[in-house]
Amino acid sequence: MIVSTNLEKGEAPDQAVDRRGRRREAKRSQILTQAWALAERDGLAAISLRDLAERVDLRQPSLYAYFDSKAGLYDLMFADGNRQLLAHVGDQVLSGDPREDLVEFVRLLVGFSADNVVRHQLLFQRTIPGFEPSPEAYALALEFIEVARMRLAAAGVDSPADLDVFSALVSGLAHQQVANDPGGDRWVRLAARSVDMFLTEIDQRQSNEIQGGH
Amino acid sequence: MIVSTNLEKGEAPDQAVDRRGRRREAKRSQILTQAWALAERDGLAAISLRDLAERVDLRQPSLYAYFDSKAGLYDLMFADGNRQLLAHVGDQVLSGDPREDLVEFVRLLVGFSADNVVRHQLLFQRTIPGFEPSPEAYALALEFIEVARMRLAAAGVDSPADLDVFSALVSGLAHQQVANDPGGDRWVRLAARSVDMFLTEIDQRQSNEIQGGH
DNA sequence: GTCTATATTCGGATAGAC
DNA sequence: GTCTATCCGAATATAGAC
Repeated sequence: MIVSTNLEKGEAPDQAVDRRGRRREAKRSQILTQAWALAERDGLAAISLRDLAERVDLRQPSLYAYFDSKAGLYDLMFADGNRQLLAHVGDQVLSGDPREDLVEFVRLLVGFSADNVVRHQLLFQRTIPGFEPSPEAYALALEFIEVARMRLAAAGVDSPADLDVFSALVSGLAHQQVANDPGGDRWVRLAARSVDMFLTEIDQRQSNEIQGGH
Repeated sequence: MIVSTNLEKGEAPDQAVDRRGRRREAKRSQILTQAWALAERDGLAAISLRDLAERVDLRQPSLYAYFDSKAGLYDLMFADGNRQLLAHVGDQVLSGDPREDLVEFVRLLVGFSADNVVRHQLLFQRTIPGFEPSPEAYALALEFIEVARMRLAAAGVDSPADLDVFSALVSGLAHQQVANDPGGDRWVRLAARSVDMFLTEIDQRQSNEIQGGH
């Protein structure tokens, strides 16, 4: 269900993209799809440009028309993965009940990791030794964080410590899902219970403060 | 504070280990120490046997007297890391209050990950593509799991779903700590609050069941 | 158990023609 | 933008002497 969503930023959809541009974009998309597939097979760090070229019907040096180093490829993948994640959580139809929406958001998030282990690794783990995303790619990551922040704010969560506990809880669900039941839903199913536990604790903490508890 | 604890299993400490054996053990320990250091610098997957040999004053082929492939090295490291983790949590002095002890256990665990990122990666993440620990090495991982299970049982936690939520919570704290504040304590500090939140939810769930709640 | 020497394969990257 | 040809370095692993 994951489709590469790698369109150029400010591209007008009319004449700016001529036949040449389309061909190039198609190849670019093909490269990303196969890069993810290779990462799934061999591990993210072990992607070989030779293998990648073969899979997209190019000679290995020709790849350098699409990125200027292997780190550049990871940067493309980082941006692509974030666009896919944004599209995935963007599909959510809000119910109007912020708590319920937050549960569903967590389900979508953990489900995304479960179904896309290598994307999870590249986006949320630091598995590539020297890799730092470019500012443009990182902006997409910030965009996602902003979505999460808004969902939490709607449910009344906004203190830094609360956000840290929440991020730990969600990343833990995703991590356990990926590490111990990849492709399954053993931890996805615990999303509702976990969010409930989290929100209840915050409610109690706040009512304690109102009553003058420590 | 981490020391390699790689003693042979059933070795009698008297005459069984002669001068030769001691030298060999010392080298073995040296190899492991430097392997961890290299992994920290270059990433776990990028350890080079050339670099490793140089750091322990051997020629690269001589390493094969200590393991028979690179996977064998990872296996040694996996076992070593688990022994260190067991030693780390084994230092804990129990207070008699299982809840308090559980909090401290989580603090030790998250602290271990925070201070030993690569060990955390090798033991808890699946970052090396084809690596599977040998049965002997995996037995040490099971030993740790058993310790955790006992600590939880003492605090009254034993249902499978509860254990899954707990494992997600703890691994999430560790993961966020490692990924976003390596060497710090931003998530370590949340251990007490998180465990409390977790145990409170279980208490409420149980009292609901007694009262005939859903 | 450690060495020298070497096999073999594979990696990323560049030059320059078309 | 894609190709052929090639460079250069690095990787793991093995053979065989001491």
